[in-house]
Amino acid sequence: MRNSEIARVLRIISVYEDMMDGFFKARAYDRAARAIESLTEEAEDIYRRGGKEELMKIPGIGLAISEKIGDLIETGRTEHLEELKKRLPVDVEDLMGLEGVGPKTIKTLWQKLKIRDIAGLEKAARGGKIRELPRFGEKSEADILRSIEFKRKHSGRFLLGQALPVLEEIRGRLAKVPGVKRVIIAGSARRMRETIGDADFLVATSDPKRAMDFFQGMPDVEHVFSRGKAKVLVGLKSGMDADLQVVEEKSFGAASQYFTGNKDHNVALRRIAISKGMKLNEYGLYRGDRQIAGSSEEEVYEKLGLEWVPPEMRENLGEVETAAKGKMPDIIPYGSLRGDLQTQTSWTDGSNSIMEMASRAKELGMEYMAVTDHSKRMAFTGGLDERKLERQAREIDTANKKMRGFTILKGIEVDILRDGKLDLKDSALKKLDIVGASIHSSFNLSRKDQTERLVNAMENQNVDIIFHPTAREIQKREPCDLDMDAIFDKARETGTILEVNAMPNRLDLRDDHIRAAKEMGCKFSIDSDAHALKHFDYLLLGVGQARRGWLEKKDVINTLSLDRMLKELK
DNA sequence: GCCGTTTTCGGCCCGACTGTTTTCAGTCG
Repeated sequence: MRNSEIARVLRIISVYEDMMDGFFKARAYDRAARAIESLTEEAEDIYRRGGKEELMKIPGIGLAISEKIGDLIETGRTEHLEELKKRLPVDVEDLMGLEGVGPKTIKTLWQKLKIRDIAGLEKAARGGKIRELPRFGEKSEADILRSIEFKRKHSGRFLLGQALPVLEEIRGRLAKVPGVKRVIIAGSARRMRETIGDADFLVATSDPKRAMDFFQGMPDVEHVFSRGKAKVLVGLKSGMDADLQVVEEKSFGAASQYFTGNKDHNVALRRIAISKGMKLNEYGLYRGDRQIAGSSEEEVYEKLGLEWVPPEMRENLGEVETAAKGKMPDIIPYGSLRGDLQTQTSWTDGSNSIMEMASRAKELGMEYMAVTDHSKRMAFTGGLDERKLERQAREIDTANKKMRGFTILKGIEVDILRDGKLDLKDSALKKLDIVGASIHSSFNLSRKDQTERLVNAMENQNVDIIFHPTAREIQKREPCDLDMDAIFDKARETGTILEVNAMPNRLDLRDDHIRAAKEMGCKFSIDSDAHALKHFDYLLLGVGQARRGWLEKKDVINTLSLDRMLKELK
């Protein structure tokens, strides 16, 4: 069983414990889930190597939880959860996916109205039953319906950051199947869209049957929807649909173009082909019956008179015209970040020490990293006040002496309070190398108030970066209602950097915002917001979004050397 | 349920916000 699956089960138990007022147990399970998720090794491997004793060496995993993890690995289930499910037979995950619905609400819904899932909840809400519950009213009933509506709008899609590692693994396996010459992940995953609907694999092989047999026989496959000569469509156990398309090598480029999309981009390309007396399909670019391009994407674009368009830009949002003019921007390459300007450590809600985080960042080839733990308003994380911040500064000084060829910067993620004031004194912020400010509360202010709030923060001379500027959470919470033009304008005017936060569920700024901000002359940082060593991997997603926003290397300050990067700050 | 150089028992999870309230429970980060 994979770590993500184990963590999922632990989280469900955590919610159940919360419902039963097992408050501290809930916390323990939640912590254990996080611990498992941030492992760089599979828990199953650890267990196979040294049993539950070995699991118990992981901080946050004790006797009871290690046993349950053992059960999960051995049998795929744990008695504890089965018992809880008997007592409260509700779809916890389904309901918890709604903004504003938590453990206690779920419990009440079951006890008073026998509601098990979102479908039942929606029915009750539409029937005016929710407002009759204790501590609920018309407003909360309407809120619930709005949450359901929101979730529905995004249903059936998966976060890129969750899906990509799974898809990469499948890709790797496909590449080893005898006969397979080339294989890519196509579709929206290749375009690095923040969420993806299904997975598209494309293979060039001399033995199509073998590749298809392998694909549908993978342990990840729940059932096979259809299979033809060149295509298999399956449902994965994760709930995602996946298809495998098999083509000849001479068509691989045309097919990867065709299956990467998006649809509008492809239509635009086919129109150009027609206008030049050619025909473009998934097998190649043709003049009459003769294939004049097809084995590589590059030649397809070239023969159409276009510069090659990176997959992330293929949304028909002006890139085709730009490519036709030969004016494609040189968008930021993966792997070009030299530092990370937002990280959290065990001083607050991160899992690792300053030294551990810095060592990992260095290992990944970076030259600097800012430690930006939460400020005091984020009390549950142990957010830093002015005094604790000073203590942390001393630890950073010590750590820096131990690091070679790497610099740890003193920073903070300071809360922007409701009125636009900051959560820490200017005198404390002034001493830091880098100050990121962000919104973690009052997401629903009016556009005017919310915009003023952020503008106020940017006007502070100490605020260098606005972290996750819109505070959205993908599939859960809309971006704050902000006058983005005013924000971008103020960012440029004050020299405030805007962050592209790389967390899979944030990706904030969003691609279209990034592009708009760039056009207004803003500068950016791409940060992992890492809370654990593994989270540095998310930088890939951040760069992906930056590429979708047409950013070039020069737009992103943490592609610069430390000295030059610091000069970009206020 | 986890943890331990103040503790093997008794701490851990705090403050803001919202909607329901007339003093507070639930959610969020």
